[in-house]
Formats: sequence, structure tokens, C-alpha cells
Amino acid sequence: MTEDHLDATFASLADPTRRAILARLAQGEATVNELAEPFEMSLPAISRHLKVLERAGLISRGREAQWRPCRLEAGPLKDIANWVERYRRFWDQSFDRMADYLKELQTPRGDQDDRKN
Amino acid sequence: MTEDHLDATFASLADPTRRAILARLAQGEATVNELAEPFEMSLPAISRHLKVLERAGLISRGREAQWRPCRLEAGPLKDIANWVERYRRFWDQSFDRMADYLKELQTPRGDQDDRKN
DNA sequence: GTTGTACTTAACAGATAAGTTAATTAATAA
DNA sequence: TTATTAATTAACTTATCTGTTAAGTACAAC
Repeated sequence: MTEDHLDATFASLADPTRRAILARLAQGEATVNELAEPFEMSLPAISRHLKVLERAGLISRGREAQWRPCRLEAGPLKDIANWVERYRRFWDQSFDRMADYLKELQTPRGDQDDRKN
Repeated sequence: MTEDHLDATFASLADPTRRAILARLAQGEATVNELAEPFEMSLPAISRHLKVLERAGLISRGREAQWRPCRLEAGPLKDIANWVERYRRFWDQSFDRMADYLKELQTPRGDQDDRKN
């Protein structure tokens, strides 16, 4: 909810490996090795990505014997969705066209200035 | 639309100054000095933030005399919204509860295991 | 021309990020 | 106890990010 939290969430999502990990976890829990398998990257590297995701609150980790199963935690994603929703009106209809349209309403017909092409 | 583009967009949004700049631009075009005014930061720093936003396609810049008015470009924000929507089901109802609920359906009444509180 | 305003670029410093390999911790299994 | 598997931490390299001040560019006004 805080701005600071948004920082960490957006930063976490800026990495394609981490987004792929989240996509995998959307299908269910997985261990570190399972998560690492699709990537040509060392296990420590994956472990660090997981730590980044954990710090952002995007995953949580349990303990079962020597495995540390990860699961998706979607709270921060909801924050992102809420944040971006505030801009929906800017893409729902082209804002440029909207501005032109409003201008047109104020201007007598056949009387518009030239515009750059 | 590409993954690469998402990288740049998320990374741009990970900075509170840049998010504040976008919020300001949601109210209309502004010059660099106008955008810089609320921040205790040098103008070159703002200029670089704007370059980051521009590279991510989140703003565009015109030229009017010596001013370079910035405007919001919401395309990449739409991409973010689309991306995050895929996870909506994970926060719309608590997924934990959903799992519990499904389990409950499969279990004879008054017969459930203890759960952590 | 010169001066002033708006903004960018250059050059630098410090912090953070992302990967590597090697060593370490933790639990299982023999 | 020893060996194996799962995962993390340590130490290090390289690159990128974010800010600074100082210098440079572009246009306007005089």
C-alpha cells in the first residue's frame, strides 16, 4: 500500500526471470530446483531471484524436509493493478483524439488552425 | 507487447519520482521545469528521469520554442494492466481459502483435520 | 551581436543489481 | 558417521542506476 512497497514490487517485476517464476507458481507450489530447471542459470542466481520476490511479498516459502516450497502471494500484484487502474482512461479511448474532439466542439466549423502533420 | 518492453516499463515505474511525474502528467502536459518544481532534485536528474520514461514509451515530448512539453503515453501502462490481470484470480478471493473450501467439499462434515490458526 | 531562459550532455562518485564459482548449512539415507 | 540432495551464503566481477556539478546547446528577447 505504501509507495515504498510499490517500488519493491515494480522492481521485482522488471526482471523476466522473476516474472517467469511467478507464472510458474501460478500453476501451483514448486521447489527451488523445480523453479530453476527451465533456466540456464546457476542455482544461486535463482535463489537470489527468489529472495527478491520474497522481500517484495510476491512469494512465501514453507519448509518440508530439505525442500523449501515456494508459493505465489498476490497481494502486491493487487496493489499494482490498483495503481495502474488510475490510468485506464488514458488508454480506453485515445486521449489525443479526445482532446481534438473537445477542441473541435469549441471551434466554429471550417475555422480550425493548421496542425503539424 | 514484448517481454523486453515489459522490463523497461516495470523498471521505469519502480522509481517514486517517475511515478509522481506520471501522476502530474495525468493532469495535462507540462514542461521540464514544471515537472521538476515539486522535487528537491537538480534539473539534470529530472531530465534523466524523463529520458527513462521516454525510452519506456511512457511519455512523449514536443517542441515549442525553448520548451519541451511532456505528455503521458499510456500504451505501456495498458500492457502492465493486461499482464497483471492474469493474476486477478489469486487476489479476487483468497486462494488459500479457495483451496480450503474445495477440500471441505471433498471431506465428510465434522471430519476435517486441524488447521493452523 | 549579447544576455537570459530552458533544457541536455559530460564527467564523475557511490549504491545497487545480477551473474559467476566455491564453500556452507540443513535434512535424508545408508 | 559418512554420503547425498536441497538450498543458501560468501566473495567477487561487471554493469547499470541515481544523483551531483559544470559545461554545452537551442531558442527568445533585446
